[in-house]
Amino acid sequence: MGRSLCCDKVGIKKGPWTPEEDIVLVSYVQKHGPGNWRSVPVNTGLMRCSKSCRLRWTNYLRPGIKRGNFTPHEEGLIVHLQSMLGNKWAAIASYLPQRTDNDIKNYWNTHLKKKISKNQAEDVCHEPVLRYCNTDQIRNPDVSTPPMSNLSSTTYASSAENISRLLIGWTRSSGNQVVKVDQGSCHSVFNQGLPLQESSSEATFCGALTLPFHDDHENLRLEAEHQPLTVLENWLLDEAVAQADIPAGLCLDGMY
DNA sequence: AACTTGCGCAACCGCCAGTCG
DNA sequence: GCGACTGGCGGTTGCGCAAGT
Repeated sequence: MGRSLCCDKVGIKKGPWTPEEDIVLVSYVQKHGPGNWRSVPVNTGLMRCSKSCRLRWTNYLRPGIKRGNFTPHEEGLIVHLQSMLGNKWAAIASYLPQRTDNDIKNYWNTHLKKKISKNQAEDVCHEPVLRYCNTDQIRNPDVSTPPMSNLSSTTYASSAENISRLLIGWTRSSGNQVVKVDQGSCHSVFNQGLPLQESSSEATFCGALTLPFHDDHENLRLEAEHQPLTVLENWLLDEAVAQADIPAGLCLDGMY
């Protein structure tokens, strides 16, 4: 008889994560850093197993995750790496730091596998999709990051309206203040129990996200092109933008 | 309009390796 | 050395949604 799995324990919640759970997890990781996942459910009260918390963080909430369509370059890179490494998704993901191994695995299984088998059937003499000489070239391709506007913002498990209600309700019912910052073209920020940090150039909200203060929106858009956001970050940013009546597509500094 | 099918993807499952007492 | 435990990984499942009939 094997030992029971952590997720088999009574009272452990399964299924899609709610925005409140995400906020709790993000706040905790921001405060304590990723790792020691066993302590996360204990210290946060989340009714999730440690494994589920880790997975949610690494595959979804971790800062810098790029979502949405894969570029032709990324696609070629995955094909090339898969042919060299096999189904070592974590290893492949290390060459695409903005993508998770889960995303790459899903993309391979749903798109590339079919595409490749089709191509092989049609023409076995095709040129390789990409030819890289070494890992440095793979890690530093001369391909620009696609603009933020191309990224999907609809991948959250719940609707934006529900998230909005839940998060705002959670914020206020927790007794924390909603802070509005008036500075230049500035932003509303939510303070979720962790100290709101403000400086002359930026404000941090939810203890996790940092909005830079800017006078011109063009610069923000330019920065945004190089700062992919998690879906939660995108939503929080949208919320801040909606409240402050400034254009969408701003950038957030990474957590670390 | 109602139903079916296929797709995309978040999340789960089970195994393995590493660590620690 | 051994067992318990944790984190990481790859395979798989199941749900929601869009497209097709």
